[in-house]
Amino acid sequence: MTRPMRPNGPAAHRLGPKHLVSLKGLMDFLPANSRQELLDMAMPESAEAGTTIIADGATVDQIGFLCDGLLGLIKILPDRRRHIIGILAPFDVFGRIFDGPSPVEVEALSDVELLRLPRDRFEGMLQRFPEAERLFLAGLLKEVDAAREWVLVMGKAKVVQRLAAFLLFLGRHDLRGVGVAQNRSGHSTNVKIAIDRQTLSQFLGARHESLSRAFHELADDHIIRINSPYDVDILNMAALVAASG
Amino acid sequence: MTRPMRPNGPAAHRLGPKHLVSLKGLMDFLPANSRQELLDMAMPESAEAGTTIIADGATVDQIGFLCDGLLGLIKILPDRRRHIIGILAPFDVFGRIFDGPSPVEVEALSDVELLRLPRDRFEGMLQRFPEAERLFLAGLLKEVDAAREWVLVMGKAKVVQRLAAFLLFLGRHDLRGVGVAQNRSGHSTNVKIAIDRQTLSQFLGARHESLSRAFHELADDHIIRINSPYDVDILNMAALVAASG
DNA sequence: CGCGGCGTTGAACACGGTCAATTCTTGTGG
DNA sequence: CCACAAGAATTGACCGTGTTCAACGCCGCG
Repeated sequence: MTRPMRPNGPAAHRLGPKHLVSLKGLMDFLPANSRQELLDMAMPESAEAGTTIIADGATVDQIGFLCDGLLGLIKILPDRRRHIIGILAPFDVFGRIFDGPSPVEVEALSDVELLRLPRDRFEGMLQRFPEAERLFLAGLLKEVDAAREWVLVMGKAKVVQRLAAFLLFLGRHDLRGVGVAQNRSGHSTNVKIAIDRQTLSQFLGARHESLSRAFHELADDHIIRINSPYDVDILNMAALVAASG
Repeated sequence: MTRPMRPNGPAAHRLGPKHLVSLKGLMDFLPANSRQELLDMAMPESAEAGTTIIADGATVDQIGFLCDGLLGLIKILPDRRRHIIGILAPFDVFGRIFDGPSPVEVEALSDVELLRLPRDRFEGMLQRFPEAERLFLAGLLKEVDAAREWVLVMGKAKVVQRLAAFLLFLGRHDLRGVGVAQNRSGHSTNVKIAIDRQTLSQFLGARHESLSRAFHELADDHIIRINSPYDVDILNMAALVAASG
């Protein structure tokens, strides 16, 4: 939605390694000629943080694969206020399949890389290869579970618990542009947070002041080290798990 | 899981009207002979409140249709504590399709009526009739949305807001055995709550004492009238919406 | 230099969790 | 039918936590 589409060329030239990884699971279930068809219909796209990928209520004729970065699912309330209700990490899939307009807005929380596939051609391909469709369905079920997981997290009493759960989420999904973490020296782990405190606080259901205190509470306990508001080291993974409840 | 299966007979004799309603949408996409096949494989079942329908981590070879009552999705935490993370209303579908063991426990929150279908035969039927499968997928997407909706609700700061949102949920889904509400005289609306405060409180992420206070706070503001802990009138729908945030 | 965002910190207060006591309901046995 | 017991809902008091309001420091930018 931000940058012009690059012209179609041989897939190998248009798609980077991250793009290919996001399609790999699917391709394993396709015969060689269909794999090529899949690669040819894939349209790579980059967007910078803050970009709206799918507007609220828009009807989309594309299926998206998130290859790098973080996407936020934003619910627009009747009174215009916005609230984050979910986060997508590589290599999640987004966009309505077999269905109507999107009930949520999809927005880039960090710089992102994604692939878009024409919905009708993609659906047709799924119907021709039941194995691929099963895989796709499994992804959908994973989404349901992820959403329910957040219900659990949001039900937690204290802000520190929710924050700890969030940091662990970042750790689990090796988030490149957003927050990953290599086990550097020893067992400390670096996490980069691509969204500002204000935005994060509304996602975690707390004021940004409370969130700030929660960050520093973890820091005081030597569970994390705050290098900058957007850059944190996890010093004690076990303690962080404990802190998440 | 509670009562012995009734012997298979002609479907029309085994299935009540509620059962048929829950299958109706599906049958519209099936030819006559397949409709009969669907009806024949459906096993009706009753369970009373508190019954475990699907145990945590169990692998199930059946797909369930909820025909009447309320089911709760319960996450068992490592430390044995239980937390409700979702509620199913008629005519939701439950059970893992195309996938492994259930990550949540399904439990009857009220007396329920349901139908179970053998998973393999049901999946086979879906694959033969893509139209039916699309419908089924749409249901799955609805589940994702519902789960995300609860993220929004749980994110609310105050207990009153969550309670108001819950009462509105009951109002929206015409829940027969659980809580419906006819516009009786004027614009007052009756809601029957099938679960005790204790259970409801863990679903809303609060103690039952806080929940009690929230109920009576709404009553003091003349937004609801409490006839009994399980029977409430909504007096001022607009105010209830406002109270939900 | 001054302004505006953003993060942090402080203080006062409201809300909800906790513990405890009381009432209401329900079901059981006399 | 009443007495009693057990469980649920309610109410009150106390206190920890988070929100709210306010001030301050830290940048980046005009």
